[in-house]
Amino acid sequence: MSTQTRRERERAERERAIVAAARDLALAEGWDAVTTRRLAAEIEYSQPVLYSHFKGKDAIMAAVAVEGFAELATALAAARTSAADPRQAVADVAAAYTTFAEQRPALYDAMFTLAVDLPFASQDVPTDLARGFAELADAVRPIAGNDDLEAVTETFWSGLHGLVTLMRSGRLRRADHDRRLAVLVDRFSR
Amino acid sequence: MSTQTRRERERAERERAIVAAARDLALAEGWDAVTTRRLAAEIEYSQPVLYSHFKGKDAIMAAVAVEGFAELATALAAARTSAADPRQAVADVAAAYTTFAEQRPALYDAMFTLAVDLPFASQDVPTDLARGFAELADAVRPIAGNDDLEAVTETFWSGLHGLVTLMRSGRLRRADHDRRLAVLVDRFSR
DNA sequence: CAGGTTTGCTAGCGGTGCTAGGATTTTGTC
DNA sequence: GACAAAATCCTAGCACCGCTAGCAAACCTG
Repeated sequence: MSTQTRRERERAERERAIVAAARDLALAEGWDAVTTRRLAAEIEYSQPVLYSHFKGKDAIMAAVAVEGFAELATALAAARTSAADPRQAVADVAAAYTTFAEQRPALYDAMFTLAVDLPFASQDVPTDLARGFAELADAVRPIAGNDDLEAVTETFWSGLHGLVTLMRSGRLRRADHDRRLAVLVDRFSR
Repeated sequence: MSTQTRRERERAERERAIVAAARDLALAEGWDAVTTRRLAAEIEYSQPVLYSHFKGKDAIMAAVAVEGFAELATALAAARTSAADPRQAVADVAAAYTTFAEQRPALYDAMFTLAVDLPFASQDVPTDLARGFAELADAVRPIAGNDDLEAVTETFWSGLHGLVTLMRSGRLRRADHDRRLAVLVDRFSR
């Protein structure tokens, strides 16, 4: 029993190490630099070990994304609850969202652009993902008016996502970001 | 002189064939299926021939994207000019944009999500890309109000881009697309 | 028809994600 | 404690990727 639990613990620890290595490497050099060989070297095991923990590279990226959802939800919650008034809350949450994407580009990519086969049916992801979405919805609620809250929230989210991705790929000048963000918030708030 | 021009013509034709093959293959099976080997087989030449026309695979994708910009601009122009009133024009242009993205996903990807090293400094791209952006701006102008037109247009564009990409990656339910699109147009129009 | 140039091919490099099979260690039983 | 059974992990390799060096064939020119 004792050795059994120890091995399980070690195995869980190794899995954690894999995700951490993938995350660090992606943040430092981008997802292209995250290869199974480099990952294996990083955790000081051979390549096939990775596949005893995850189905494939995509699953590892998904695991990293899951951590990201938790972080984003926390960041949004902090922005929303510390805002002076509901109107300011929308602006603050929007700013927090784009700041998160800007500061952790690799994490954001894993969450929203790259990993498609996310376990949406699992337990972890919907929890943290829903938390983030709920924060957005809570901020949007006062300005939803007669429109369906979910529709407004999803549309507002799309606006933020579009700003972030187009800016990051060089289609929008970074210098004008604040102005665009103000326009988005204003148009949804008026 | 005659043979010279004939060879140049044949070479140009082959270049056209490469772009067409890439485009067709991408539309049919996605960009992952577009490999240099398959492309070479498609045009019935060997792989290295591709590199005498384009610097690499990215450049081929960029060439496909350029065609896409022209198509998108035309589609947006048609939607805008055939609208009854300025308010309707915004809705129609928005719908035309998302329809384009939905019906030609591979083309849209090449234009706005994948190919990063687009020759923004060249002649073709800015022309058609600017045409599309100008159509968007023309539609947005009547509802820009006191805001900077460019900022509003870019933000509106971001909203459309976000809707499209999040829906395509399965993050937004396709069934609610029309409702979200209506929200976006309404919030920018009021 | 000979010479040189252009053209396009074969073959191969270093890399990717992923896996089969065997060696090695650990476990449980007598 | 010895030994069979089971779990663990590594070596080696597959099929594929984008891309390129170097040579053979076709071509144009004089």
